[in-house]
Amino acid sequence: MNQHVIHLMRLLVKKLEAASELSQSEEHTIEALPALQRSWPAGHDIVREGDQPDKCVLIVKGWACRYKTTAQGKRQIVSLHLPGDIPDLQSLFLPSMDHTLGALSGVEVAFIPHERLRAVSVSHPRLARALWRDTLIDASIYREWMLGLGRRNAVDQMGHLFCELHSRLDAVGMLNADHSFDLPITQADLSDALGMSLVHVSRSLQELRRTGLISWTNGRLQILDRPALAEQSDYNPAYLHLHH
Amino acid sequence: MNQHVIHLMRLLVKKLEAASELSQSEEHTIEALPALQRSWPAGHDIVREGDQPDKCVLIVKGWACRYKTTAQGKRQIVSLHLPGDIPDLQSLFLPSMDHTLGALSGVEVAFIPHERLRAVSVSHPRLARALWRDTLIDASIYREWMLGLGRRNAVDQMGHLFCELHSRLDAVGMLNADHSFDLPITQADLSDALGMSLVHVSRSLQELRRTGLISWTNGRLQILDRPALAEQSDYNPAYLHLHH
DNA sequence: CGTACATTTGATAATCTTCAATTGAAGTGG
DNA sequence: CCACTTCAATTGAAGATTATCAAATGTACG
Repeated sequence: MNQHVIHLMRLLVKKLEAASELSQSEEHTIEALPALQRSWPAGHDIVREGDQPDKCVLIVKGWACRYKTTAQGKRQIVSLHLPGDIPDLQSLFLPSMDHTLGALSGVEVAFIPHERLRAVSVSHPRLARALWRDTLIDASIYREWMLGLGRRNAVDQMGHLFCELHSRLDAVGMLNADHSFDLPITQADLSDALGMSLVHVSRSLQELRRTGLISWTNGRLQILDRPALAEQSDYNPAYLHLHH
Repeated sequence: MNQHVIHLMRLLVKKLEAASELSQSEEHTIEALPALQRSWPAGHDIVREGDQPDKCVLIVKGWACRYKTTAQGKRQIVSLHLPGDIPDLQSLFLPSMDHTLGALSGVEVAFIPHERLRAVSVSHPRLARALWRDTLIDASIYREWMLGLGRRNAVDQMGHLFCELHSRLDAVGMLNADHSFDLPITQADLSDALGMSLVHVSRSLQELRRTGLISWTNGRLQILDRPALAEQSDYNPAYLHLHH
């Protein structure tokens, strides 16, 4: 619980405040949470399906994802997570993991013991509400992804995802000055998130580049014409439930 | 809060107890919730995207769904709901609806005021936890649906859904003696839930019938060979987080 | 400078959608 | 009881989208 750890918890405060209002004292309560740091290389699993964790993961640096696989080994990424996210908050009340949490890039995480989060959520109902809200927003994002998976064509679905990432990174102050952002994932990862083949991702990306909507080089994605991309891919950020 | 209303709330108690343990006194607290009854014809919307409801909907009779639509009017059903479900519990903490709640069959619902549920969740932390858990299980089902939408073929995805409905109805005691169940929806509804075309639903259904796995006539679905269907469609009910 | 990994390209095949028409089932009014 | 309408389900045919297979090119790094 040194200076550095407090700094880590600022990330969480910022994330929660993107969607909920917190008082000074509530902020301090979050900042006082203990955190055990650890890092993982890209491609490794942090928590596996079937595990029964006794702590939650706060992403501190890098990108993580949750995914499930079919018996035939096909993989579907169901969410993408960036610093400030607690991807497995649900493990507080659903003891057994129904999916896997994996590192997309190299990631640094901070573990927060379940018992501490449970204690906070009993003693601070408004913080409980903020955490609950966070899991509800997660679910809202799932709904939007389902709409994309089921009813959008490849290019629009991809454009929609890029718009979502832009909004979410903006909300926690992680955009570069030119509104670009680091996207340290492979096209194979993207194909698993969008439910399409790797080859089709490559071609859909080329389409977005050809029409001048985005550029993506050296792990940095830039949306070149945000209004046009949002319009084409039917993007409306209301489902992120950010308050301003 | 007459006898009849108490009976309605038993549905909710039963639903919550499928996933969480409740004490006698907690059951009574649920049963004491007020409920305003109302019914809706098939195909009508109960709560619309953008609405800011001040009450939650408890399904009492019939089938409901949540859905979203793209700008081009394509519809994706993101969840199916049966008696005992509170499909819009998230509206307690996410004021603005990001999707629509609609009636698939004729439905009867009971409205429960937000203020009462909020009061209960502050005064009874274990009930708050049960409700939170319910929204978390919702999200778990979303994840499984995403896997189906993104990575399963049409027939397997459909078989998987039928297995899920079987499990969920079983958990609240709504299966018939022969393990069949009422499925009062159209193939068009099913196509919107599975993210495929109506024609393809018709053909996939015929495939499931041809191979002797299911029958579906007069709004009653029977799984004829449950082990085989579960095996083929890679079904594992762990994601429903039911406790036994 | 070689190796591993990521991306791109081409060609072909499977899956799924769309369009259009037909059949079936259920209800309505004369 | 019978046309008539409406809605749901099925069928056929054609076409679009997306997947799969295989190979080539590009890039990063020890």
